[in-house]
Amino acid sequence: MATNFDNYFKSAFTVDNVIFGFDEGDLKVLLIKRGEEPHLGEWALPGYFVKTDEDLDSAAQRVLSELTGLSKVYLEQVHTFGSVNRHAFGRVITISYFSLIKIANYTIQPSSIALQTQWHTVSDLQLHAFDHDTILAACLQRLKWLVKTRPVGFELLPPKFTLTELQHLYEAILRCPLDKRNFRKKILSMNLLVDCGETQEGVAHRPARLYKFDRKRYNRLVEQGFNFELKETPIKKKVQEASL
Amino acid sequence: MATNFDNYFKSAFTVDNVIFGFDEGDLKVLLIKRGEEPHLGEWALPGYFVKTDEDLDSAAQRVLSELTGLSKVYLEQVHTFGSVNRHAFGRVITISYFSLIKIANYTIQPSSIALQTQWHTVSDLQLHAFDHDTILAACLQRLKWLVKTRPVGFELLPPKFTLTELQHLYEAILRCPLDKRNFRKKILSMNLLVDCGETQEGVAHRPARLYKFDRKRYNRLVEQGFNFELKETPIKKKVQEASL
DNA sequence: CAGCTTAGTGCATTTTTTACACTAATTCCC
DNA sequence: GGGAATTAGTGTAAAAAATGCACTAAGCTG
Repeated sequence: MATNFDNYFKSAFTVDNVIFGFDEGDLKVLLIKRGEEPHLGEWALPGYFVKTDEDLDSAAQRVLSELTGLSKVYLEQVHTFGSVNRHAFGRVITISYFSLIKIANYTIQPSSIALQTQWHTVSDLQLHAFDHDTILAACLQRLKWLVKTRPVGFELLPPKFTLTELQHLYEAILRCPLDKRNFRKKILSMNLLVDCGETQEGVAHRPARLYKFDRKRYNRLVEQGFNFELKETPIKKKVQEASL
Repeated sequence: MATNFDNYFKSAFTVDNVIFGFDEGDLKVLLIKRGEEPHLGEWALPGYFVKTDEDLDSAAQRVLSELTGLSKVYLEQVHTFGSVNRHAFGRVITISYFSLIKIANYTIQPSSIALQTQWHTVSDLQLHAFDHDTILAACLQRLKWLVKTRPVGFELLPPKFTLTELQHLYEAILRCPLDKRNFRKKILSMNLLVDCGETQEGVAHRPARLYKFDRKRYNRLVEQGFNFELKETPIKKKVQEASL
């Protein structure tokens, strides 16, 4: 093995953020139009180089804030990608982070490096910059798992939401239809939702009740060993009787 | 933001491998005694610098092989650690990998950089080199999750094993006692084990049946949507009636 | 052959999951 | 103002899974 370590200190790393939002029944991801080579002008994940004197988590925060104007967002590391030739400028590995935010709560402000910042519907989205397609796929998978394991769905919805909205959110992420009655029964039986005593307004049909997520109660339950768990139980299609 | 990228290309990255084994009822991890600064002479995870022209996954394989003699081991990325001051030589982030192997199948051969290579019992183990303690903890958590989600327990046992051995393995990883009858019922109902038609030899009591894991069957089931799932259901202690 | 040690087994009860279809409340349009 | 359109909201029975629990079986040892 090498005895001179200098050769190893010629690499760089970046962070790439996959920020998910939910709007109009669709799962969205926040992208920037790159204002810098490589991949100038292409849509890409908001990411940039990590400075040599900053921690990875802080870098992810800073980069996100500088590129999109989003700050104080909870970011979670997902995976590190490091194919030799993934970056044109040299050896650059990237650490991916992901987050869930309420689109309506934030105003997006592109920086100089981001020519534009925009929410894109996830389904059928194709990213051509770097290996961002792979990164997005990894984060989607993480999201799918997280949503079944932790009550994070609420992060994507406004503070007050209807049960149908919540169900649509789960269906969009898990990509399978759920049974209305069973979904409600299960969610409500967890006692994590509080009825606001209000109803929807401005809809052309029977207005639905509004609920909010009771985070305090959730934290208390977790202390007692509670485990949020939601199975992926798509509605079964009736099997046609084979007539032989 | 910077316009000169050179400043970013002054970092290095390493891989650190957390190799788990199981022996004498204990979960073990493979450590090396370091033969190089920093942390010369201390027990640490087998890890080293990634070359600038090799992929992360290959690097993990190579480093593991060079340090311990283990080759062709399935490695899975876990998490990347990058605190600014975690390495004395400069900015070095590390990508951690983990693996499960059958101790008996491999001979461990320390290389020049590893003064010694040895299996250490995980419980109560403390690592002082770098942030290896944190890395080990992260991998232990991943293991705990994996063992409930995928039939990976078998990777740690010899090809033929008894149900009691399997149960002890789960108990060691999950750190909770399991009910014998229910454990057997559940595992056997998955139809992933094949009765070898043989029994233990050389034990001073009724010999147990030997089973082996049927990987082909598992793969076939997975294709059909089968999901290995094992809950953490410790035996409940009877609640003493409160006499007021 | 008696005693030790671990293997191996069944059932009844409770809990959870599943499948499924109608009535209720509001707006919109005529 | 009444009927049509639209989505909200609700219960039950049957099936499946999880739980709790204690005795007999088989081989070894001295």
